Amino acid sequence: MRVRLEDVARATGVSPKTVSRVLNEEPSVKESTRQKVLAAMESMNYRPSPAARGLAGSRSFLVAMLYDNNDNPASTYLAEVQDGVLDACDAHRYSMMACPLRMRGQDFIRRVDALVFDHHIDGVIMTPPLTDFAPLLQRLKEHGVPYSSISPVQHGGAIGVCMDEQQAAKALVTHLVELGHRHIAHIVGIANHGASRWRMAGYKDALAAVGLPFDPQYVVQGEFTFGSGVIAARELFALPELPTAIFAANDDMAAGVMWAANERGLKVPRDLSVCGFDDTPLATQLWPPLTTVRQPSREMGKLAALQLMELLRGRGTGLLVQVPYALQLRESTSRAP
Amino acid sequence: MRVRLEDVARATGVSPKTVSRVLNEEPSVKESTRQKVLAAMESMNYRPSPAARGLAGSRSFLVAMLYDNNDNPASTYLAEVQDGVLDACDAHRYSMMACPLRMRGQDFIRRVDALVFDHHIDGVIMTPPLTDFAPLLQRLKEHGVPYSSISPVQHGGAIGVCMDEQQAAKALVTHLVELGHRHIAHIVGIANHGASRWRMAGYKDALAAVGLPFDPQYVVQGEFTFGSGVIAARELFALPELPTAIFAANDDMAAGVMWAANERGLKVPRDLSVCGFDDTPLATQLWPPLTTVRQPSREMGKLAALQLMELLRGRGTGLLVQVPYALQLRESTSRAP
DNA sequence: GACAGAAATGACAGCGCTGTCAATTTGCGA
DNA sequence: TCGCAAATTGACAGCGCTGTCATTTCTGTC
Repeated sequence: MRVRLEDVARATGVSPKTVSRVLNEEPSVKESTRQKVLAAMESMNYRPSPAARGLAGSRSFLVAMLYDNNDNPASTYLAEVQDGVLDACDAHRYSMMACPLRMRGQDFIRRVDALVFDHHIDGVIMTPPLTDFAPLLQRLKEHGVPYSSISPVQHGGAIGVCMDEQQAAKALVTHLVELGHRHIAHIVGIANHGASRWRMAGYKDALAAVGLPFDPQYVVQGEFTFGSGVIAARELFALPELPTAIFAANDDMAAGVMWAANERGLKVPRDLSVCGFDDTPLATQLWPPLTTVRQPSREMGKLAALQLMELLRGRGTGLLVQVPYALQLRESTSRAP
Repeated sequence: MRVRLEDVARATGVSPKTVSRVLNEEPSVKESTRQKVLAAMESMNYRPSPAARGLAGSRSFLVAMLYDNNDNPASTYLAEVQDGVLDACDAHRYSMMACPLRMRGQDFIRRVDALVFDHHIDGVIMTPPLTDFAPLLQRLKEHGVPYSSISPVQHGGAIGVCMDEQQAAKALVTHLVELGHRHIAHIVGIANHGASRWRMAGYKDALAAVGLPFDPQYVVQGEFTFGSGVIAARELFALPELPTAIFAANDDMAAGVMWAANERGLKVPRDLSVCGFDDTPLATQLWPPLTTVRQPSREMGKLAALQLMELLRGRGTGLLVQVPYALQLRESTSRAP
């Protein structure tokens, strides 16, 4: 019924172990032998059994994507990252297990142990804020499970993928400055996300670069959600001197700002310029379309997974790749009134 | 290092096979024995190896979630469904593999075969439009792999979960009628989705119920995407007699309608009432908030997975559960002008 | 109390692969 | 041509569990 490694061996006239060697790309197989075996595998349509490989060997060809969907309101982001990871898995004959984690409580320990022990996971791909969740990283290290991070805060030694968000945020805010805005507010994201820190830093950089003062009352805390954007905007609208532009740390909050502006009777961009970050589908679905920064989530997922797989295959030690950002200037920003 | 089944057996003083029986909830194990074994498993923190179980036995405790992310623009929907499926997996100690499929080409055959042969998948959970993709269903049947469907078109014999979308759409449009609207347009979704059919049918039902004529020019084809909503709305706005209300087959398209209304200078809901379907996060992020129908995606994912697992465990034959819908009346609809 | 039949348990092989280590072949210099 | 190390290959056990079938232990019955 099923074509087994042994069948391929018999057909080729070599021992099963040699076929195994070819399968696992081990060195010290004569090139001519390798070719014969590969041909047989191909023609017999041989597919190794992951279960058997996992049981007998040390590798499972399974990677896990860990994410915290409680602290990650933008499900679009996670979905895109996941698709990217799956792209990479596909290319390298790995399988992926999606594993939502709750950072609060000890749940994550149990989950991670389950992944490692039960499934013999070969490696892990993580999204923020898990990328810098010390207890998790420690556990993974204890288990000796390699991991690849997407936008980790700590760049030192991490492998995965990142973007220069600080520079991007600076560029975005600089754009506002160039439009003549002098009272630019910022809505910060969830504290434990590196994204919040970088985007805020970029905001400050941009102000400093042109000698504009940093005014704490123009900086409001948000939570990356639409609702928190609304609340933050209302807060800003209650100030004696309204900002003429608001830079929200992500698109969802920017959407909230635009909502609150509507509520308040402010016309975007005539009375208020608004910009976000991420360039989620939402950005082009708002009226007016949102000025933001494009972050190639799917690509980043794919790259992070590829880095991990290079490492698992023993090729190289894994890198922290940087992907380029791109400003998306749309109609939600205009000259200061 | 690792606690094995044999260890539990030794500790309990029974044979490995008996422990295996307890693990698999097989009948004909004396209750007292079962208790002893369970206690030992618990205290020793025994975790069976999925790889070994998969290799030796016929089950893998793996289910696959199949989806078509090309034809499913609303990634939020998929993400929620997936979370629901994972909830169920968690509860029943199953693992899930996410498996995006492209319906075009023969890709899906290869993927499905890979799942079945390589991973010994126990069952499959599908989202539209895969739920009614004949070649896929046939292949699954050939392999003898049970599947559970979310919102399948063909109810006969299917197991999974559905919602009375036709009734929901009818209720929604009836609401518009009650607000005094007489020129109600409908933007249809992608043809091969049951959702498109049902929502359209409900629209017709509502009109018929109050004796309003069905006017084909008020029915425009869309693709479930924001962009297609914009285009469809522009088409409607070009008619000699503008509709006073538009029912888009999903929220994304409704957002497109509102975008086009803005573009055209129409004020929602004063000049135009708009409603959608699904109650995605987007619905409350638009201005004004969108009247729509809530579809409990996560819950549906969970229920579909649970049905599958009941079936896999040999309890019952699986049902097609119906979940209730709920109208979400918000500010995007108001009395006809 | 003996016996058939059901209930409960166990022995054992083997799922399809890989790790270990031993055996064989090859290459190359003396 | 011979000897030795390196390159290549193979034998074999076993990963942790379950299927099959045999065996033992209960039941209830007459």
